[in-house]
This record gives sequence, C-alpha cells and structure tokens, in this order.
Amino acid sequence: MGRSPCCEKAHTNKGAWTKEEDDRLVAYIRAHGEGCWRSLPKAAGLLRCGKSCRLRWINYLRPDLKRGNFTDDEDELIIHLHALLGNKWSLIAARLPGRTDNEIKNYWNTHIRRKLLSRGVDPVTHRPIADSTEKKPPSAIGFMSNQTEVKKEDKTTPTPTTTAATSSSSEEYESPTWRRQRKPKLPDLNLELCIAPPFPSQLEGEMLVPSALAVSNSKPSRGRTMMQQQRASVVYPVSQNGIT
DNA sequence: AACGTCTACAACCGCTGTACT
DNA sequence: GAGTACAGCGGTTGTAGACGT
Repeated sequence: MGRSPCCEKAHTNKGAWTKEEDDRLVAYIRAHGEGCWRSLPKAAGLLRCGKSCRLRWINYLRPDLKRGNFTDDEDELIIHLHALLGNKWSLIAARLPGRTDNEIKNYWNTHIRRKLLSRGVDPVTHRPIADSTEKKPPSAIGFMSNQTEVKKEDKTTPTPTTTAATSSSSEEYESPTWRRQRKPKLPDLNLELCIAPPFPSQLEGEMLVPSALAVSNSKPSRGRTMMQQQRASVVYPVSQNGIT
C-alpha cells in the first residue's frame, strides 16, 4: 500500500526559510487564503513541500502570533492545562491566543519543565517529586495511559521503559542528554471517555476537567472533521490565573 | 582568542484521523 | 469496506548563538 510522499523531495528546499520565501508565502496566503497546502507551494512558486509551508505559516508567519516572552500567567496556565491534557499541545495552544503548539511545546521542554523541577514538582505527573514514585490510585488523567503507552513504546526502542515510566528523578531531566533519551510519556487524557462526576480536588484543589472535553462521540458534520469539532468544542473561559 | 558545552527554537519526520472515491 | 489523499499532531533533530573554561 503505502502512501505517496507529501512532496517531491528531490526538488524541495529544506532547512531555514529565507526572507524571500517568507515573503512569497505571506503574499500568496494574503491573496488566496489558507488551505490546500499540497498545491500551495507550486502555486506560490515555492520549492517547499506543503507541510513545510503550513508549519512556517502557522508557527512563524501568521499575523496574529504574539511572539516574545511568555508571561507568568501564561506559564501557570500552561502548567494547569498540561496537568489536565498532557502533551496535547494543540489543545493547550488553543487556550493561549497568539501562541502555537510548537512554541508551547518548545517552551515547555526548555523552561517550564525546569521550573517545575525546581519547585520539586514532577513535570510528568504534576505531583511532588517525593510522592511521584509511590503507587497511585487511578486518576482522571492517568487511568487510560497504560495500554496506549505500551503500544507506542513497542514500536520504538527496546529500552526498559517500565522503569522510566515511573521514574521521576530529576537527574534524568537535568542530564545534558535528556532530550535525546526516550522519556516517560505523560499520561494521556482520553477525550473520548464519557463524562465522569467531578473528581474531588484532583489537581491543586480546584481543577476540574471541562465537560466539553469529554463529549462528542457523535458523527462530525460534513465538511468538518471530528478533530476540528473537538477542538472547537474545547473553549475554556479565560481567567487571569488560568482555569476558572 | 579558542574551544567545548549548553540552550532555545525552527524545522523536519513519521504517524494518525478523517474525507473522499 | 478498502484504498488513497490530505491535513494536522506530537516527537525528534539540527543548528545558531550564548555561555563557561
């Protein structure tokens, strides 16, 4: 079977974008709007694959991007949302206007992870590091994680992930090579589950899973993907301090 | 000044989910 | 229902610049 490559790699540029390429892409999208990324490069006269154009536009060129340093409020909001959603960067980004999933992901890996460690909080479990190796009862966030983890880990490296999965030693993250290592993945929140009664103070005493997250097993309407519907439904009220 | 290491982040890669035929 | 095309997502990598020795 297999799928055709997203682009003809022999005839596409790679690496950093030039000013001219940026200008072309911006000019094209201004004139024609987003959409049909596959055909866009040719139409815009770019030697890039559509995927690359999309990434460049979304992560860098979009006019509504905020850029610049994250505020403390944004930091805290990201931490809260990560505790709820795990590595669902696109969902987290949807709550932070002007920020992209890629930007948040990078920021998490470079800043927030360390910030949490310095607070003595495990960035994976969001629990105090001393507690995090203890056996925990299933939580709203963690109770679906095992099966999906195994599936993912199986096809990557044979490294002993069972130890890593529960390990939260700070050395692992402070090692210069932590980024290159297979790290324990965050427990995923299963968005397809049915609504459960609110958990009593699961996270910092007052964080509740927004009900919108757990709904929508219904069929998507035509012309709109399930993912898009789901994303659109995850609209949280914004407050100064994050979750309201 | 030269070199090695670390950090930040842009970009790429591979995979998944959905739509369409 | 199967096969294919496409958009989008999350993980990973590459690399420029900052920093330390």
